[in-house]
Amino acid sequence: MRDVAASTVRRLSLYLQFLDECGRQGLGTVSSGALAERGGASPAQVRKDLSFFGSFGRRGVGYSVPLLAGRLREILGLARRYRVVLIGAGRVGAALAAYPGFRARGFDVVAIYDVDPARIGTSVDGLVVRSGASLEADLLAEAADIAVIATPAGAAQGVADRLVRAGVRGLLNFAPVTLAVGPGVTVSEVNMALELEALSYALHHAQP
Amino acid sequence: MRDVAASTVRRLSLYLQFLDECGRQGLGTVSSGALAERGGASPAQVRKDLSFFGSFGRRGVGYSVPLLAGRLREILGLARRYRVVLIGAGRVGAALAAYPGFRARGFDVVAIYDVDPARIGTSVDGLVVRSGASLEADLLAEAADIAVIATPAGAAQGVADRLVRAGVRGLLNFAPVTLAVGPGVTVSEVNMALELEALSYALHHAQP
DNA sequence: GAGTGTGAAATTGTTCACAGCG
DNA sequence: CGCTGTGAACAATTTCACACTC
Repeated sequence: MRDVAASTVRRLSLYLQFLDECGRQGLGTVSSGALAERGGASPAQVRKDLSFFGSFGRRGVGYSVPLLAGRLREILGLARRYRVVLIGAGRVGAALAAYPGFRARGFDVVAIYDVDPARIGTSVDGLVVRSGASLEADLLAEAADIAVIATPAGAAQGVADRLVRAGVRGLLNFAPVTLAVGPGVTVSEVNMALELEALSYALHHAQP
Repeated sequence: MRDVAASTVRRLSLYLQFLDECGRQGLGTVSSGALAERGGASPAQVRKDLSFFGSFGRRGVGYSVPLLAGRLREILGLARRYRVVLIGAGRVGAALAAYPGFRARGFDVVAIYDVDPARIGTSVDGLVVRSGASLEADLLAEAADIAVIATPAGAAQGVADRLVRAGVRGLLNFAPVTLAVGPGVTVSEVNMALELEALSYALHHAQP
């Protein structure tokens, strides 16, 4: 399968969020126009995004909500569960450990790590904080699919390197640095400073 | 000034993050190549991004770290402080209230709101949680530049509408829905589900 | 008729290559 | 001589328009 633009994958996720909502409301079908409104796209773009993976709609009618939702889950790789390790048990790490959205979406947080002796051994949302030193050994015993990095900026790249070397292929980075990883590894960056500065830029350049 | 791509603004923020680091390390100048590595771009793109706003570099030498950092701050609208209100004092809201990065970057959280009577009146990181009902009156008395939305998905759009009507022009949305707002209002979306699903997609489609 | 599927056109964003300056 | 600044080539993405199907 040819590779798809990151922006397309983003929109597929948005379509799925909307479809789940439609499903809860009992709607049987949706049109590309309805999906477009929610996915921040044009109807044509919705159709193009979907047609890339096949023909799921019925002309004159639209898309079956449960059918398309199922197909999108499959495309997005959500038909399975993922093992997630959390690196950093500070403010951000603790908040993430308590976040119910992970489990709800198929991502199981199986361990949480820190290097601060004051935190190691304490319990965070039902998980005992482990020492960062045992990371490699633990991953060797039981592999993880994804690591969430919630360390200070200075430690993030080093941790990322260790994780990749230990076989983790997906990183979700909350540290305010851009991680460099080799091929075959995917990084999603959640950089709040960036989002704030995008707002700042927009407000600053808006006509008053 | 012509309008700049969102991706360009993103990169400008990354350049600034890197420049601040260089400044702390006492470096006097950086080349477009060094900036590129950090901003996830090519040297040519760095130069193009910057040249859009003027000529800040010296040929044969590079860019002065403090000079370029100052200019980027100005371009990004970071030469002032912003008043921020936080909507939702649940898990995410509380974590955000405690996040020191806001203040450090010029964003002052001046109020936090919730609709749950059990939370109203309690203190979150030095701020007393106010009733959502008083939002409009409060904003009339003292305007805010930016609102951070950390409500459940179902409440987010309604809150956004009220905020925009009350004059807020920048929204940072943590609720897992895409907000629709009129022109003149900017929204930054932090949608963790999207990031997770981007990882899921990448892992699912990686060649094993 | 309503709404999908899709090549072709338009637009947008990125890379190249080199002139020009310190 | 190294590195910036920039128009021109290139690539990717989005929009358009319309045939086609239910």
